[in-house]
Amino acid sequence: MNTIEEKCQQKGVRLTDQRKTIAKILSESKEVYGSKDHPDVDELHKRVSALDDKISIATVYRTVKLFEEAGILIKHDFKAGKARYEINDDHNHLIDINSGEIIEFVDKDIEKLQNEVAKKLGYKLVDHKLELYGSKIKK
Amino acid sequence: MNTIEEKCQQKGVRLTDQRKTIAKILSESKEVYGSKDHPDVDELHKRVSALDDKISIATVYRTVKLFEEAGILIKHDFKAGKARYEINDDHNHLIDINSGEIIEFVDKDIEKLQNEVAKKLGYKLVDHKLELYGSKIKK
DNA sequence: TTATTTGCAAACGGTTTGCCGATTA
DNA sequence: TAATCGGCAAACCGTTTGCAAATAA
Repeated sequence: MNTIEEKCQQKGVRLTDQRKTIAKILSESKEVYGSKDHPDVDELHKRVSALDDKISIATVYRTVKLFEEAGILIKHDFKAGKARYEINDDHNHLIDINSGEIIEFVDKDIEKLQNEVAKKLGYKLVDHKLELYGSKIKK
Repeated sequence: MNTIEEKCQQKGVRLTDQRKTIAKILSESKEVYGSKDHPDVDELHKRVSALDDKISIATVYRTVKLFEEAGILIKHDFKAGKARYEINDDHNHLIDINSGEIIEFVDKDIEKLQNEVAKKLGYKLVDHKLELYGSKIKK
């Protein structure tokens, strides 16, 4: 398991204080806020500012884009407007259409079918995005 | 098979000349441009202007949003930036990461699994979005 | 030292909106 | 006629960028 900082070094991304701080916030994200956490840039800036209030939002934008290009983060445009980020670890999302809550899940069977479909169409699957939208079943 | 105009009447959407023109362009979209057509607002405005050059882009924005709320159109944010629209008829997309070409497909097995996953998580599936990204296999 | 990075504020680009005359039902 | 709509231009909002000072390697 390598940290964001380690990945940066592998990719030759310069490690500045600001980037280290942002990396730290991102790494802690799930532990502190749970697996339903998909912060937008504004929210990240707020969290980062608690550690270092000199970091500008422009830097957060630049860093988040950099990390995305390095494959460290994935960007979501769940409903467009504001992009939201999380550490890249390949799973899907079920979005509660009433509360907006986001549940993460993985399903090997669906993945297998996705590969088959792509192949059938003459393509090699490189990436995928699956979002389910649903409402809670009350018991 | 009911037309966009019919759907508007069902939903109580007032049928103005501008909306009729835009509806016409949207209906013809697939026949004229093929199933890979997912025009953005700018492109729609261009096409619409050929029939009536008095229609402003603000009207296209308003109409497209109206049609989306009425369930007539679906909005895609494939890579964010510009939203793209097409008539709502439930299928998925495979996007060629090299050319940007969009292939539409349906897969009943995947859909079945999606329903099961949602149910397992305690949700009733209301909507879904599946995008595959791939590169062409050369033979 | 030298290429990169940052903070700031201004620019950008897609989208929305206030106003008011025009149009639909 | 009354409610709604459309055109125009200005506002909006998330994001990007040019510049000069600061910093990593």
